[in-house]
Amino acid sequence: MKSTQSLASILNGPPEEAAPQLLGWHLVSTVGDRQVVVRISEVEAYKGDDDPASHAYRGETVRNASMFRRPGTLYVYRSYGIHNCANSAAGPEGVGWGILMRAGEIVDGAAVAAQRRGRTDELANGPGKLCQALGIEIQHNGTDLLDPGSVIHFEPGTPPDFVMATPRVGISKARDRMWRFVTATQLSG
DNA sequence: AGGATGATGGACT
DNA sequence: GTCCATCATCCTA
Repeated sequence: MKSTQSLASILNGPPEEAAPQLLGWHLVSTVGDRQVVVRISEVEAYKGDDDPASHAYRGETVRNASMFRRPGTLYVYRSYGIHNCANSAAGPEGVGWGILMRAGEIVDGAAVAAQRRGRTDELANGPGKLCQALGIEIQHNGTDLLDPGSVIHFEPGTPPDFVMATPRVGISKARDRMWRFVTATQLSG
């Protein structure tokens, strides 16, 4: 797979085009000096003011500000008061575009992930579970995912065999957009 | 296997 | 007060 620099140019594009190209990349966490690596297997695109389902639909707020920062900026938000969900900002700085990372396959650090999750299965097959496995908290909001020195960052991984597009999950608006992208292994898993 | 539900807090009308 | 970019558990089969 290509370099982090090439990912930077991918993420500079519109999220519905960048999101499928994020599949297969590794998301590396060294939170708490314990490494967990996940291969991204499910993502969703959210396109700011074009997209009623997006947190950025009504413009920039304190909460969603990270979506308006440079592409590759981590946007973490609390979901249903319980879970955290992680996005990468996409598009040029100033547009509220982003890519929600919904699921991944554990590549390294399964024991740490299992400890954080409190179980040995279903470690990262959902947005809340992914964040819990990687130790991603609200305090990590704004992290530069393209900086190899960040506690949470992207690294080249293994490209997916193929990619399937489906409607997005857990939203009530703009359900017609085929902006959820999953890999082959995610379908069978 | 699959549907219903409670937990729980912030953002928004 | 209502709506969530969710998840684990508790049902019915």
